[in-house]
Amino acid sequence: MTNLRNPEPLLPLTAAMFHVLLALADGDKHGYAIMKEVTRLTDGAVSLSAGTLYGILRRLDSEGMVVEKEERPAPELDDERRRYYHLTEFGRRVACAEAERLRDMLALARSKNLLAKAEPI
Amino acid sequence: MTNLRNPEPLLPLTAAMFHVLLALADGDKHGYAIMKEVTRLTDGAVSLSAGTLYGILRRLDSEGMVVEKEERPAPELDDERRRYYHLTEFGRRVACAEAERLRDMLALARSKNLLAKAEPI
DNA sequence: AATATTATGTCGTCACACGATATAGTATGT
DNA sequence: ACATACTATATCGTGTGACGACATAATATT
Repeated sequence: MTNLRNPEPLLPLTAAMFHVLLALADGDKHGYAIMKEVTRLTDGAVSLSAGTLYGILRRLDSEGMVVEKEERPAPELDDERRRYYHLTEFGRRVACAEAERLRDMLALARSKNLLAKAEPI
Repeated sequence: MTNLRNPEPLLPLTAAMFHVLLALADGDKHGYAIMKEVTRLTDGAVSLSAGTLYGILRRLDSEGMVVEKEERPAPELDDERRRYYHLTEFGRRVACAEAERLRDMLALARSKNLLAKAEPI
């Protein structure tokens, strides 16, 4: 029973929000680690400011797309200041829907000759 | 001498703005025709409201991405209420840069297994 | 001991999307 | 001829979100 809620009303996601969801897609992370991951993934092209990041995390949490985890790593690996976030199943479906939207937008852009054809992967 | 200005500071574009640029990419159109084109291209998934559209057109114009055309079609085809807009060379480069950004975001989403692999085109 | 980095947070401002509302010309149907 | 729908542009208010600035403090490095 995980498919009750419809992601559509939440779309389109802002670029910043989508980057945060992407950063959480392959594992839980704390805020600062999300910042670094976004910078790394985009080769420095996108750097979320603290104001942007924590505002987004609060909203993602209130929308049920992420949850804060209570479990802490082993004490010797932990930093008690950290707050860890987890992408929910719903959050993942929202991210998927947004990715599909991006795919469709890109197809439109290609149909208008704004971009070279996609090379097969 | 057309490559002086850098599109990067204008990115990311909002979804609504990008849709307007896409609608103008293959020919000049007036506001209402842009609305219809966006609705058509997205199969009704995106419908710009008047407030959104005309606000965007004003900003695109002030940023030099579109210009209002003075030339009118033949009188028998014209509607004097219409205001026609043309995508500038700079506007096209901004749209291209945004399309490249979308392409890169999509690649990231795929690398995180949020989407099935791209099928060759 | 001093400095840089890690880590989270708030606040104010500006930009934007969007619905509501307004105005009016054009086309269609009866 | 009249009514109705559609075409066409425009503005305003509200709410949301991005972002830089600022703040605080613990941890790591030199």
